[in-house]
Amino acid sequence: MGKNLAASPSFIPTQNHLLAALPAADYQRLLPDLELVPLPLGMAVYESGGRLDYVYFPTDCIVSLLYVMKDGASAEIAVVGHEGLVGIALFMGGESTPSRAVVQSAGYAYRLSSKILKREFEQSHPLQHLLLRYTQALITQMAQTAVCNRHHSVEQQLARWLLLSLDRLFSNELNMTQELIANMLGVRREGVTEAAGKLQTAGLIHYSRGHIKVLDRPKLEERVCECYAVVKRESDRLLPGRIAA
Amino acid sequence: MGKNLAASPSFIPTQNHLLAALPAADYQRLLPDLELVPLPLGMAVYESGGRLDYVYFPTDCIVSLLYVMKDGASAEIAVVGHEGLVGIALFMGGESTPSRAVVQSAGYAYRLSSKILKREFEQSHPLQHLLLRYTQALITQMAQTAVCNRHHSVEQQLARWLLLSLDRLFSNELNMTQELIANMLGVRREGVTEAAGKLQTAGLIHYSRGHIKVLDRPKLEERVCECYAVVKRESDRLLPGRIAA
DNA sequence: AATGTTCTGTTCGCTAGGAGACATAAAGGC
DNA sequence: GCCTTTATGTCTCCTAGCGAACAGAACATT
Repeated sequence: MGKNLAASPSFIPTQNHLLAALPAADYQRLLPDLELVPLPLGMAVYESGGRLDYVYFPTDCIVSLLYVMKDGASAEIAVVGHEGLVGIALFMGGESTPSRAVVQSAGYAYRLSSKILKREFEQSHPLQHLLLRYTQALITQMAQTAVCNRHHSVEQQLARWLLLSLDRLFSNELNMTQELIANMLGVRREGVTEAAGKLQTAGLIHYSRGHIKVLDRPKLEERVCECYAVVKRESDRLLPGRIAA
Repeated sequence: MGKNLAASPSFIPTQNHLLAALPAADYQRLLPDLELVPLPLGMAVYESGGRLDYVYFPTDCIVSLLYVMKDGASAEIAVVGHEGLVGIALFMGGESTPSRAVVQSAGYAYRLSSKILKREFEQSHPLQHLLLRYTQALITQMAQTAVCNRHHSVEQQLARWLLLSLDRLFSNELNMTQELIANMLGVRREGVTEAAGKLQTAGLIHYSRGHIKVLDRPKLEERVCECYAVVKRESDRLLPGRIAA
């Protein structure tokens, strides 16, 4: 058993949808090697170009994949929660990627050593199919991010980001300063302030010092660009669990 | 043998780097099912959400993966040439994707039925590894496109696009109107005119009615944003052949 | 309560690029 | 050659978002 399980009896691996979707035999074989670890806010799960010793299956946390440029400017490429895993480069064969993975909302994840993951990926067809389908959903999210970056306003992108993030948590609130959201979206903090102000004035959200509460999700979904729906639809189609976007 | 081979004796499957990198046994097994087909300019290799009956291994053509939004605005997500294949959704398990694939530079490709590809993907580890590594390179390109869309000027993006395209052809020239480039980059045609004008004034390229010639590639590489180098480095690292970017 | 720190809100000037309207200019059909 | 089509170059106006500076407000620390 993973060593932290006793300390956190309320966590079980099946909170991660990929693990939950495994056939019983595969799941049981993986179980002894899954280790529950806390992912604190801001932690770099992996660095650009760095070695991946583990993959992480988030339960209640969110991890952002983002790319930081030479001049310090950054942009989020995709976001991963309980519907997926962090570290696809391991089974894709590249071992590393040029992007970083940063914890955006603290919580717990089950980690698995890269060695065991690779072994299981080769041996278990259900696991392999699951991970590849997840990767395709991630690809869709990245592609849509590229399109959204090109064509949509900060306000629309903020709405998309909020909805994608909330789909990965179990509430309608999240803790995140405007500064950090700006880093994720690759825009200025002031731009986020302005966009959030509009949404707040419209009564869709409530913002207060790093704490956002979505008050009217249906209206927020009306205002978001089509990118959110595209990503969600593909995720629902490709992934087990039908919860994640 | 593929039916068009006789008509085009100068084409051989190994012009595609993925096919060329296969072990002899795997290559021979695939060979009878590879069919050389022309891909004319503008052809939609597949449509958004459509069924994929074949995958395509380009030899001397370029295929753009692009996403078209409801309002008609579009953006290129990635570009595929002789280093890769079109249709990764087949072996990733999703069967379809929300993006389109459009021929950007006419030429020939070897196509393989989806049924045979899936069979071989399951049975041949070398093929599987090759395709997954290629997919990771494609992911890098998509991620970098997202970042580039966010932070860089039209001129820089045009330079990136030119270099990525030329890396996939066998010359320093390509046929493409500014209008089409604008569609790919998701910007206005006037913006491309202006950016191309600057590059032309600087003596880096020559532009004339749909025909672009790169006159000074080293200087163009100096002027491009870092995104080009990131994509190229990852492609060189991940892919066989060391030619493609 | 005093103080420093961290967030958020707001301002002003500036620029890249979008929208649209045209003006050339080269190629092609006949 | 003439005329149409297609490609490119160039204007004008306008807006979103950047850069920078700063003010206030909430929170933390002592």
